[in-house]
Amino acid sequence: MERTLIKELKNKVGSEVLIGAIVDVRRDQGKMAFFDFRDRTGVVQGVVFGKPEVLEIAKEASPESSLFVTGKVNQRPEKMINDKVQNGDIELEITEIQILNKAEPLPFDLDGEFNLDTLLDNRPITLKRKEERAIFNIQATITRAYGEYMRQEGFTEFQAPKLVGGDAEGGAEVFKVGYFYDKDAFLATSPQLYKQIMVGVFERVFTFATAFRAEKSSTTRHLSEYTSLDAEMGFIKDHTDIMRVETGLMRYISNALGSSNERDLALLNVELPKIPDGDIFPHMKLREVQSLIKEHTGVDKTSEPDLEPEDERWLCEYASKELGSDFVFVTHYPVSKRPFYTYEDENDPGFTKSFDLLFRGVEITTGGQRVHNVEILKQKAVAKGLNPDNFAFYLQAFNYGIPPHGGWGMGLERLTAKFCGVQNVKEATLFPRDMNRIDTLLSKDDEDNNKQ
RNA sequence: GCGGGCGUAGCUCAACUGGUUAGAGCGCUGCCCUGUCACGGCAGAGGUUGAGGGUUCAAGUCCCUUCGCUCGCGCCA
Repeated sequence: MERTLIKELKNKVGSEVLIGAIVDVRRDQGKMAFFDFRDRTGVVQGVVFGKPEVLEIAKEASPESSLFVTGKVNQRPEKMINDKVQNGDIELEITEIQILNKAEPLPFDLDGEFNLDTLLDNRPITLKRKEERAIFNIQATITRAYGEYMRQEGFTEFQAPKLVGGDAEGGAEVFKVGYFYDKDAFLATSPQLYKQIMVGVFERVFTFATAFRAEKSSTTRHLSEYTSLDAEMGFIKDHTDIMRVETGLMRYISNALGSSNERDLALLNVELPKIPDGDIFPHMKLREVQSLIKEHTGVDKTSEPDLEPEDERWLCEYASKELGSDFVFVTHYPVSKRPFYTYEDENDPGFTKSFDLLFRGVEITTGGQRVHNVEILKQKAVAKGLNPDNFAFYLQAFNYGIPPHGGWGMGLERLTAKFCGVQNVKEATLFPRDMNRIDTLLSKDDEDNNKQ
């Protein structure tokens, strides 16, 4: 018999079907047994009664086991209809169960509360949870919508290398790996230089980059390996052209979540972000933000070169309450705080045509206009203590007519975490890597040494 | 890397100022149950309180060392 998907069962009342399913719950009643089955399309109740030989197999069908189940789809008797669950008006009267792979007893209750540590160290099991499935369904929509919107806006997808010959940007902590003939290579901290090169090729490009950072950061928003949704575009007037595209993008992603993930958002008990009308989110210069903070809190940070996390949280609350937006751009960070390729604002010397996008208290994006004049670019590199000779490969693009351009990098896990209302980016990462967590560190030997 | 908090059963947590045999819920094992839907009922097993040292008549509780986790900061997406 052909397999029927659970979502189709409501159209099959009265007929015999075969489903492939996972046991969500089994409720043993002695001479009868109930199951909640799930597949990728939904859930349905199964019931065994009056069939001792089936009941015997049913008792072996532990939660999370995978099965082929044959049975007849019945309308439930009036009194047994459960309107709180999907397919609560039908049930499968089971005639045969084939256990494909029996699950051991779970080490914990999937519906219960978890410490982050337990949640992450048991990913193959805990990812099955409804909450985790909701988070990663949402993440899948974000990446899908990102690709759709960028293509629609004329961006071409490309792949940047992850193994690089040097840390071109300087500053960031890099992972060093052994390469051929005793040479060193590094894991890319960003696709930055490659996406700029690609502007010279395709004018508008985007990529889902994996970025590696060896920073010894232990926070709720850092990972050693993360996904950067990168974009870069040519022929811009200034950084506001980029902010405009990014605003449209976030609006598109939010709408996509609204139409595709209603159930997931409800399960996580979160709302879609507040987005005001207008082609660019509320935005202000760093110095304006600092004045605002001084004005409202009395704390004077007006000569600081950057916002502290506390300030970012304050600004987001302000933007949400006063400006009706869960997103807010901060522009014009000082030259000292930005990489060498960042474009200095000719009307505001010392400050750059760069921006961060803050979302619900966290920085999700850094972007800006880049220097396109090769001589200025070299000077800026030198000013940052970098040797332009090391960038000869990259500089070829600039010697050959790259247009004025800019772009952004967006942390997918941070974005997912904020859409889902989870506290730690690691919860929005399937298999997070941090200073102390990588799969091989979770081997039995290591546990024996450390956890007893 | 620095600072705070935490580490008790498989999981989530209790155990007042140090004081009998360290408890609960869920899970697990056994038995009962033909309308459950986180099914229910009865019985039971399960702990070197992360590890090592110290103070004390007495340590889960206080002190030191160490390992792990977590939150905050620096830095960042």
